[in-house]
Amino acid sequence: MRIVFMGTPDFAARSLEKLIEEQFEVAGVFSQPDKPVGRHALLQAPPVKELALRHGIPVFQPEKMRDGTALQILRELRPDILVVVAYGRILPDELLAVPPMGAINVHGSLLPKYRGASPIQWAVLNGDEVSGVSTMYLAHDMDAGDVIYTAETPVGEYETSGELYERLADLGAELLVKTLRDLEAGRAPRTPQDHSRATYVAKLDKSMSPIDWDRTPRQVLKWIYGLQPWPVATMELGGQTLKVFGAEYTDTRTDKQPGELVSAGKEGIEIACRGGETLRITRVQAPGKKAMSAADYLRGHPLTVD
RNA sequence: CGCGGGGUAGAGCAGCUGGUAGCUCGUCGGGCUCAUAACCCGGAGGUCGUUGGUUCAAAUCCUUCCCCCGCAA
Repeated sequence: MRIVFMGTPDFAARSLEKLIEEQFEVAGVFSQPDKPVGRHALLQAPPVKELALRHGIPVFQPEKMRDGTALQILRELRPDILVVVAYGRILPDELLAVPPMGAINVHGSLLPKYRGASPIQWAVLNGDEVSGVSTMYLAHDMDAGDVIYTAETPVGEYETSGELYERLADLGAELLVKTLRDLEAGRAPRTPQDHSRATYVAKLDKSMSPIDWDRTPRQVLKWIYGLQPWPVATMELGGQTLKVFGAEYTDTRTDKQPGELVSAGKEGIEIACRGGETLRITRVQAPGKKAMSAADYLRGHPLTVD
């Protein structure tokens, strides 16, 4: 079974790595063009490209998907099946039509929930207790194709999006292997999604960072962990904007308004939330500084509680 | 050369209109206390990231390089 793999970030690289480990025949890899990354805007190859090159797999990085170049390359690779994982591009139907066995995809949610760009992060942000991955056929509409398999995993109460992302990358890679095996053996199921239950999520952005304290402690905590590693939740304290990396629950009650400082000490910084409950901030990062415990921060930035 | 912030005791910070360094926490010793993460007294601990320079004198001014962080991508 000749496979052409399309993917870009680390999440996709896990799947590709698994395919290579499991001796699948990967005839070629598509990845997004190298982009300037880092403080000096150095060009950096996407993880999938690096991995493919290390294994001597031909890599293609077409700038456009619709000018015919990609189509020609794909045809010449004569894939039996196309595997797309976090490629970051919408594929034209004519590309999807090339491989006889079709095109499949690994998605970081339990479809039809969380179609779109950042399913993993939203599972955390929304406080879901269960997340997972799905394999499906690519269809014209985004993430709307028939589902092949799903795999669930519980979301840790204090798990960050980044941590869940890592776990789902592995889970997705395993599910992909199972999917391909069963597809090859002709025993893979194919279940249409219940489109009426579909939800869509957009990319995260920095406008989401400022914490809204007028919510329950759990909602705030999930917001803090869901926004890691990016764009990271922020709060105003002592005249500067702090990134917030850690929080924990308290059994404190207060009559202060949401967002007001309740206490500050070696345990952390307690802030009032909705309904008189509070949340304790345990890890922060000041501008130009590294992330540090709230206790460390307070040593250099004494706070007085009203 | 994409823009900017920062590197000072174990930790977090101040000092940076030049004159050999200070605060909080921690740590060590002693005291107080039924007790304590509380309080009191005392001590140890820093070649102020690196290189060269200006100066009678530099953590403080200029220069080289290294490292950390944020933004932008």
